[in-house]
Amino acid sequence: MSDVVSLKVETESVELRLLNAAEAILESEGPDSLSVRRIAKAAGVAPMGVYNHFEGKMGIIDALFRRGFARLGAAMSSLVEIENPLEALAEGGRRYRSLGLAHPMAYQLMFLRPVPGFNPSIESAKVATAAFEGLINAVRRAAALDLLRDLDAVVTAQILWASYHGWVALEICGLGFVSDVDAGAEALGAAIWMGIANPNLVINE
Amino acid sequence: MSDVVSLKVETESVELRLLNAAEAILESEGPDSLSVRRIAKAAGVAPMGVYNHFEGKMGIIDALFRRGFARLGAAMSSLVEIENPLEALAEGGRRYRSLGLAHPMAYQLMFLRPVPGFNPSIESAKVATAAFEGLINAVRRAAALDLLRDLDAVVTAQILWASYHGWVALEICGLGFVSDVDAGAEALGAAIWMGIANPNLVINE
DNA sequence: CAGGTAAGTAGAACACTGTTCTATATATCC
DNA sequence: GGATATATAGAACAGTGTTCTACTTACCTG
Repeated sequence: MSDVVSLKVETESVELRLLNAAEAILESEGPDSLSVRRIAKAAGVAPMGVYNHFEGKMGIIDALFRRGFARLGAAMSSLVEIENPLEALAEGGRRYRSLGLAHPMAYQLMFLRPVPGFNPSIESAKVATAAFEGLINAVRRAAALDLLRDLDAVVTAQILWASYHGWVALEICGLGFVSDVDAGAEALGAAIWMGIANPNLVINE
Repeated sequence: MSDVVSLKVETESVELRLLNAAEAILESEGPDSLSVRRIAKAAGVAPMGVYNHFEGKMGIIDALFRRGFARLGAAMSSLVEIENPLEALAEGGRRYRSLGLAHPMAYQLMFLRPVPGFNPSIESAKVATAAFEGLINAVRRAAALDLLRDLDAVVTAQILWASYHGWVALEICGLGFVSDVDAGAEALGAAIWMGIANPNLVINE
């Protein structure tokens, strides 16, 4: 039987080819270029392939959405390897921003609603929420050492996320009026840290 | 000559009808429903009217974009009527959020990318930037009284904006994991204030 | 006033879009 | 082998933004 090559492997390859083609188009040309025919042509199949494997355009967008959040989740979950909780939090912010800047188109797809009619599936929404577990965990570690203001860890994590998200989104869209965005991002990080840190710790500084 | 009704007035009315129709559709059905034919039909004219008066779909989207920022600009510029600079800054954040929540679809059009191919015109980008003059002014007032950390006023204003923008955008898109978003927004405001305030002032509290 | 020009108007045509339909091919099972 | 399910390519369909066409209206000039 070793001479028989199952075409099921090839079937999986079509799905992967479509998804990789879509990702390449997204990264190089932006979400506006993600048409069914464009993706299918780049993958070397007929447009119906998108329907056979992803149930349509929204299905393949959903898969790209999940890829983006999986990437973010990996960056956040590895914060646990950083022993110092303060450093882990600061690194969380830095990683969030650098990921966004490294993948601006994926960032838009994840957060800025660029594809009309697209709503994440329930599965994808779970992946998206899970992506922040690492950050929430880092917040909890810092809180356990009394390093933070007396706020719910989930609220603190969302404040961190919202602030960086806002900054990165403005940055990616070219909005804003500061001249040095890198220095601005540092200042934002410092301000947020001042805002969530245990006031007694700040006083002792 | 008072009996002669110039049809130029009627011409302006077509443009206004189109724009008002577009705004109504945006607010009630969202940006995905802003098709040229949909807008024209709602305004009672042929689709070519969008091209005659706005040079096409992107032109009328541009006009909606400007309306949104004009509304925001008015809310920010009236902060000058609030004598206490601290109260003005806090009110700026509250107004930003309440405007976003009152006009979620306009907010998306202004800050997310819901319309494929749309980029603000140079004129609109100016209106957008000018919308924050009131906020920057309020920051400058507080800084002049030594109430803020030693940061450039423009950077401080963008930190404020980015933080609230991030929070409101997540809120509007239904993203996030806190259960009480109102309390979360208050906590965000408090954290940001701690982050931008003059440390000596915070110590004295 | 008549003629010329510019701009607005409605409706039709065009290329592109997401989706569905049709016919065929392939894989699997009995 | 036949039956069934699924994948495949290509075509058809309705909706999209845009352009084209023909006509109308407003304005200006001689």
